[in-house]
Amino acid sequence: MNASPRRKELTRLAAQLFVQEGFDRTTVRMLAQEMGIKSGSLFHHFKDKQEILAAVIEEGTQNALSIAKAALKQCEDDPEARLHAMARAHLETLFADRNAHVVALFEWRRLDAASRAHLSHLRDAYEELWVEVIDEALAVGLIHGDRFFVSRFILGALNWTVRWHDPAGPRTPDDLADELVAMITAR
Amino acid sequence: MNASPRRKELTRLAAQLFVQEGFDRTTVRMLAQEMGIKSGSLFHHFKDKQEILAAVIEEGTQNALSIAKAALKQCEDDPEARLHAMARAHLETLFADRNAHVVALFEWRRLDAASRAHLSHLRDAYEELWVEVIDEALAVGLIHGDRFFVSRFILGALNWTVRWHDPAGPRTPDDLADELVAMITAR
DNA sequence: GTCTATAGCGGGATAGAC
DNA sequence: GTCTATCCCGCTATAGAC
Repeated sequence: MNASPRRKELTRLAAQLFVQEGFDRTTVRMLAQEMGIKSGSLFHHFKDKQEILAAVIEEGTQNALSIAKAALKQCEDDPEARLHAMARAHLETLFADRNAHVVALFEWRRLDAASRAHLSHLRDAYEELWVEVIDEALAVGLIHGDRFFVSRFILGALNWTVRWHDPAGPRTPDDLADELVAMITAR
Repeated sequence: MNASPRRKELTRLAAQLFVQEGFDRTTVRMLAQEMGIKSGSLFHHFKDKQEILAAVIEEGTQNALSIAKAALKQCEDDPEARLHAMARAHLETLFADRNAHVVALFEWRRLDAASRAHLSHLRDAYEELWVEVIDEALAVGLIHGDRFFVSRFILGALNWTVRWHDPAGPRTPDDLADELVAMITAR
């Protein structure tokens, strides 16, 4: 895919609007205004509105994947630290780095079939990271349960923070990760 | 508010479409077709599309509230049973009873300010039930952590099941509740 | 309570000049 | 790469007959 710096910048701005308004309610005119151009010019960079969504979701998932991998490199041998690192990395891509990952999670269903097919391997790679970390935690008895249920419950708990957590408030992603890990780890 | 049986029936059908397509992508024409009438006739029952959404969300939350209350009555003195009953009731209103509660959770942001103000007390009453049950579980050491974080994480884990769980599959709401409670309870 | 007909608007997308 | 101008469509909502 095309990845000019200009397109990257436009993608970043689109992500912001998609989070604020939702994909369906974001018009190409709103996007254009935010980008400082007219709506017609938008279609020089993107074939249609769908392609903007696909670009945002690709960016958001790619980003989450590389940040999570970097975080895991810092703690290769401690299952609890790795679980915490994944949770913190996930929350950071939702709140700090911001926006594109939220779109990837909450607007996935708005992708057309072709884009979904193209991006699902990326999403699967990210979820695979999670399952590995959870398997390690299960293996040492840090947590227990079925690997798929546990990973889905944890991801659900984390994803839903978007609906209630205020990133401008006093609590950091690190704090939230602490709370979550404390809730599920055996003691 | 008006609550004729006809309106109730139409509300039920609207909920189904809102879950399948999302509120924004559901047109009044789709709603009308599903209801077996023409789109113009719809506005005899509802003032506008917003009012349909508000009706669905009120119905969904009201329903979740009464089912949860009934479930809690069956087990007044056992904190673990009560936690499990709340989780199961929540999942049942999402999957079995069906649809309107999903809309309440996932389309809340699409409500206009007036409807939000009118319905928030209902939503708060439901969440208050959760906080009570969680407080009881915390008090006896069944789970631990901050009451608000714990309740939000649990609700997040449960709400997100809508995105991955297949209600036609072998697992029941009761099974999912088992898995969730097992994950978070101390042993 | 439902119909037909349609007003009125705002959406996505295109064409061609600069 | 951006502009202006505009097409065409589908959406919400209304009016008035039955």
